[in-house]
This record gives sequence, structure tokens and C-alpha cells, in this order.
Amino acid sequence: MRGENAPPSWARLPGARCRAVEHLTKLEGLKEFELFEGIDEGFFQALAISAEVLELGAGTALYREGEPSGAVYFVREGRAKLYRSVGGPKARDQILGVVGDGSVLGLGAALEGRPQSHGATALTDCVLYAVFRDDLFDVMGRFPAGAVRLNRVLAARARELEDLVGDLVFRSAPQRVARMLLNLATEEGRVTKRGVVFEPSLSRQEMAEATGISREALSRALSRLAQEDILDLDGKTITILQPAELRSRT
Amino acid sequence: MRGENAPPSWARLPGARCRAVEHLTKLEGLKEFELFEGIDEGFFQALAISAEVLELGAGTALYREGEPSGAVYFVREGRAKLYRSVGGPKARDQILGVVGDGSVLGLGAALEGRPQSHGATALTDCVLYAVFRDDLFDVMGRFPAGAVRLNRVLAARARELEDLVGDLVFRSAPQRVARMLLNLATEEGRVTKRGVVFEPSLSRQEMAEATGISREALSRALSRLAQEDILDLDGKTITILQPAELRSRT
DNA sequence: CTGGTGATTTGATCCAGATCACGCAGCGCG
DNA sequence: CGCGCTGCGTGATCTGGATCAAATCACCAG
Repeated sequence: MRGENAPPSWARLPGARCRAVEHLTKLEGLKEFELFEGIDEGFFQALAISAEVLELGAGTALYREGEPSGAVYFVREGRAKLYRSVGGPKARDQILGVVGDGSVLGLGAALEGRPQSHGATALTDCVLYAVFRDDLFDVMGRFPAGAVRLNRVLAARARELEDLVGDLVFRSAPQRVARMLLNLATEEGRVTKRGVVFEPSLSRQEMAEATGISREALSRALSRLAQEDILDLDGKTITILQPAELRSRT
Repeated sequence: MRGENAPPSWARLPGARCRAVEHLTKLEGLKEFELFEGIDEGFFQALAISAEVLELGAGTALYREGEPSGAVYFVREGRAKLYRSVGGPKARDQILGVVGDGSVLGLGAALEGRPQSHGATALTDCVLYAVFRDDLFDVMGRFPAGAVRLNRVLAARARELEDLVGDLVFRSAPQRVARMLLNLATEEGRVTKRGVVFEPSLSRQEMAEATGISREALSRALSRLAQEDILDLDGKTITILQPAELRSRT
């Protein structure tokens, strides 16, 4: 049925597996998306009928840059990174953004009918609803109100990318590190009396890629902040001891 | 600002002036937008009724970063730059993109109902169709097929921004200069037997801002290319003598 | 405990590109 | 005319962060 489409990369990956789930479950999950608040019931049903539930193990790729768009993915649970790569001798990645539940992946490529402009990989175990392009267009045609809402996803992405460009161009490495930490903290941190504690879903390497600097530079920036008692580094967990001070270094 | 419709900045700017134009003219103009190919006639009429024709002199600002979204602008003629700024002692701009006719400005902010995330300024004299937010939402509600098309604009913008991030992070200054020249050439160049000739709509300063480097570095990069007979610089006009060579420096 | 493998830190250089400083050309204007 | 102003080119420094090199740490299998 979807024979013309090359199988999306998740279908070929060991970490991913499809699960049969009853209809109602999926429908309920979709209704939780803030994005679709106030949208007609029929839209959810139509989407739910088309959706495949997808469990993606941490670290497995959902799609890669340049790959033809097979589907869009509604993130129900977990966190994923979007990134760009360069090959060649000195291969590198740049993280474009980290998205959590309630977001949508692969939408731009699906709507434009062009190859993916970035790769997407699960940072934690994820639960996604995959909707194939054909089905998406079908549902969009039948429930335009829902389709129009999808605009917001792209508007938000564009805004975030503009922010990223601004950071890369205008701010120094230490400033970007500070911002990255604050972002991670608001996403993943628990507030305690010592400060904001979290165990980042990003490795040091990935933090560097998100910040647009080398792993070594990131390491140095962190140690520096620890030395100044703004951070506490203990194994994998990071505590922001002086959030205000960190913010002032932005 | 007072009320929900604070006057958009163009209304306060000397270079801008509104023109009374008959209905049919505007409608014809809108139908030329490739973006809306195949869309129902009613959509154009509804948009045309709401649209104001706006003439914007070269160099005048359409909207600024942080300003509340008043309207969206359909670019009928001319070229405009989108940019980010930092204030402070060492104020700088970074050009996020240059758009020409057939594109739409200010859409993200309008849809999100948030302040503009970037500024927009005319590079050349422009003719725009301005549609106020309220009117836009009204038309989108009545003609969802057209509304859904708008997401292509945002998808394209997001893709372009991803490209920009990739360039900034992965490529060296000379490589970015080469790309910028090639982009300008395809947009604005005439092919002659000597090579591709154009008189850029961007000043040197702006070329530097688009490339993410200093004016001096841009100047040097250009002279270098001229020295190697890849470019010819003559006053304001640039001729790309060896497009292939330039492309290989990407 | 022992060795191995990968991630992280630390330390020591290097260099692309920013910054600073200056000269020069055009251009409107009293 | 001379004056200031803005935009552009070019040379001379300076430096943030990349890169190279090596040590340390964490974790696991045996």
C-alpha cells in the first residue's frame, strides 16, 4: 500500500518497534496535544485511524538528513534532537533544537514534499504517533481547521532557529553555554534548596553540538562555572547553585 | 501602544505611502502568487478586499524585531531583508534571509500572535499587499485551503534558517562568501559571455551581515577572489568570471 | 582484581577572523 | 570651494576558540 515510499528509517532500525494499540488509546493520546486544543473530534479520529504507535529507544534515529519524507511524527513522550551534519574527514553535528512531547517532527519536509533538511534522533525512549504523508494530506483535506493549526509548529520552529542564529552570531561561547544550561534546567530540572538539579538528556558531546562549540571548550566552560561555585558537577548530575548569576552571564 | 491594533510601523514611516488601487488590480496581483496556485477564486477575492497596497521605498523598515504583529505582507515586487540585531555598545545586525516577490513577510509572528522575531527592511523599492491580522484570520477561517498553503511559507523559511545555521557552523568565511555570491547571482544576475554580471541589492556591509563576518573580512575575501580572476569588481557591479571555480570553493 | 574501551578533563599550541587604525573616494551642502 | 559624512579598502595587531596531545575517569567483562 505504501510501496512507493522507501521505508522510513525507523522501520529498519533495531531500537524501534511497532506496537498494536487499540484505537481509543491513540485517540486519547492525540487529544492531549495542546496544539490541537479546541479542534473538532473528527480530526482526532481521522488522525488516530491513520496513526501508528511507535516506540523508539533512546539513541536511535528517527530519520536522517536527505532522506525522503515518509511520515510526520507526533511526539507523545520523550525527547528528541534535531540536527545537521557534515561528513568528510572532520565530521561534525550541530544540534538545531531539542523537542519534547506535544511537538511534531518531520512536518516541514512532509508539507514541502522535499527531503528532510535535518536528522532527528531520540534522546530518551520515545513514544511517537507516525502518520504517513498520504494519510496526513487526506486528513488535512478533510479537517482543515486541524491542518491550519500545524502552522504553529513551523512558526515556532522558525522562531527557534532565528534565536539559534542570533546566539551563534552575537554571543560568545560562555554565554551560549550559560543559555544552554538554563534551557536544559527549565526543561529537565527539579528545584531543590541547593539549586536546580538535573541529569541532562544530552551528553557532553551533544551539549557542545547544541552550543556550537567543541567538546573541549564546553568542558572548560563547565569547569570554570564549577570553580566559581555557580555550578556543581557531580558525575552525570548538574546542579545550578546560582541561577541568577548564570542568567547574568547570558 | 493602545488597543489591539497598534499602527504597524510602515504607517508611521516617511518612505511608505498607501495607494488607492481598484479592486481588480489587487486581485490580479494576488493570483500571480505561485504559492496559491490552484486555490479557489473566493480566497483571492476575500484577501483582495482586505488588502492594502503598500509602496515601500528602498531602505525603509517594514517592521522591527520585538514589535507586535499588525499584519502580514505579500511581496508583489522588490526585495527585502530579514534580520536580527543586537544593541549595546557593539551593535550588529545579522541578515537571516533575503526574500523577493511571491514571498510573505511577518507570517510567523501573525500566526503565533507574538512579537516579531526579526526585523524586515526593503532593499529595493517594494510593492506589498498588507493584510491585517484580524482580516487574515477571518479569510483563513473562510478559505482553509488557502490557509493551509501558508504553511509552505513557514516550512521554506525554516529550511532556509537550517541552511543558514549549517553554513555558519560548518563553513569557513571564504566558503560562505562564495555561497552568498552564488545566491545573489542566481537571484539578481544576468548571464553574459564574460560571466554572470550583477549589481548587488546588498551593500558591502549587508553582504557581510548576510555572511556572518565583518565588513573588513568580506572586503578582503572579495579582493582575494578578484586577484585570482574568479571575480571582476568594477565599482558597484560584480562579474563572476569563473562560476564553476567559485562553486568549488563552497 | 585486571585490563579494555569510551567518555571526559586538562594542558599546550595555533590560526581564522575580529578589532583597531588609517587612508581614500564620492557626495551633498552651506 | 572646503567641509563633514558615510561607505569602502587595507595593513597591523589581538584573541577566542579550534585543534592536537595526553592524562584521568567510569564502567564493564572476565
